[in-house]
Amino acid sequence: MTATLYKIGELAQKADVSVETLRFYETKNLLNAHSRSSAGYRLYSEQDLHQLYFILHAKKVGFSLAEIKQLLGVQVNKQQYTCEDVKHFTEEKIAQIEAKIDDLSKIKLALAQLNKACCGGEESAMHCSILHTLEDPTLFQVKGA
Amino acid sequence: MTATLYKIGELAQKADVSVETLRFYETKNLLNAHSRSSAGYRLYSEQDLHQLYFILHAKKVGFSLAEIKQLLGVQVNKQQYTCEDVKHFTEEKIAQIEAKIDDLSKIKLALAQLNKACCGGEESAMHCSILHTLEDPTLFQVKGA
DNA sequence: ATAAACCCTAAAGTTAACATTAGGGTCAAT
DNA sequence: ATTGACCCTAATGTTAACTTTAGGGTTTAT
Ligand SMILES: [Zn+2]
Ligand SMILES: [Zn+2]
Ligand SMILES: [Zn+2]
Ligand SMILES: [Zn+2]
Repeated sequence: MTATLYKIGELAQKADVSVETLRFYETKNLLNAHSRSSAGYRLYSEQDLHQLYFILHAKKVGFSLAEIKQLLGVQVNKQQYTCEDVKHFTEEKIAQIEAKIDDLSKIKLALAQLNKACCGGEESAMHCSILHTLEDPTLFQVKGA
Repeated sequence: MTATLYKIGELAQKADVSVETLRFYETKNLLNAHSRSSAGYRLYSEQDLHQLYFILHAKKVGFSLAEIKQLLGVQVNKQQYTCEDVKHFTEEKIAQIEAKIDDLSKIKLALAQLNKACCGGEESAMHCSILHTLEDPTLFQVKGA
């Protein structure tokens, strides 16, 4: 069976990004088209689509394009790395992810506590505990305060 | 007792931000000095300090400056808003954070599975299972699709 | 065969949240 | 009275991740 190839507009629609974004990713060497048509049109493979999903997803969880490039690009220079290197790299990334989850969980907890204390009623927010708490210097202890 | 007023450098140090940040917040109408000295120096009041804390706290829990400006608007004329308004705002933020945590967990799982399959040895990564797996398009099916 | 829809490159513009630079007053102390 | 720390404005620079613009080929359908 012949592999299906998508033109840039088709890929863009499938992944819900703009064609400009796709061309931009190419300049950043994040996603190269599988091939080009005789007219020079970019032709993307199914695998390219999956790689695009990975990029978008990693982005969504807070990885920068530079980090994603690292994540994706290890296999390009296989000879220069050992399994030890590779494993170490993924372990670092996992640790980073855990740290991010931690941060977000704390923020979520803080917001949830604020939210819980608010009556949510239809009267004026004059007494709103969220607003009061946010201006309290002691609650969240900003670094050097 | 006379109210204490801080010069911009003092306020900056108290809240651990740069003076440039404070002047920047002024241009964004997020934090205006209580008054100016005869020489034109910004003079901040204790209440200004509280508002700065408010800004920094909100920022720390993931609000953008634009969102904070909205929140400040609410805080400044609390009479015009209800607790319901405020609660909605934080509930939306909490939902956003939860979605991010969810996505991060998925990526972490994917990476952990890769990591587990790598031997971690000192030889070239030519045979590395992580790299081989990275080439597998099905792995990238992290997102929808 | 022509118009709409789609593709190309290169370059400049945009947004957020500041930081830096340039050129110059102000204030406390030596 | 001069140094050094601190303040001012206005303008420009920074980084990330795109978007827009300009000018011009290609495909497809009528
Ligand atoms: Zn209430
Ligand atoms: Zn409330
Ligand atoms: Zn190995
Ligand atoms: Zn390996």
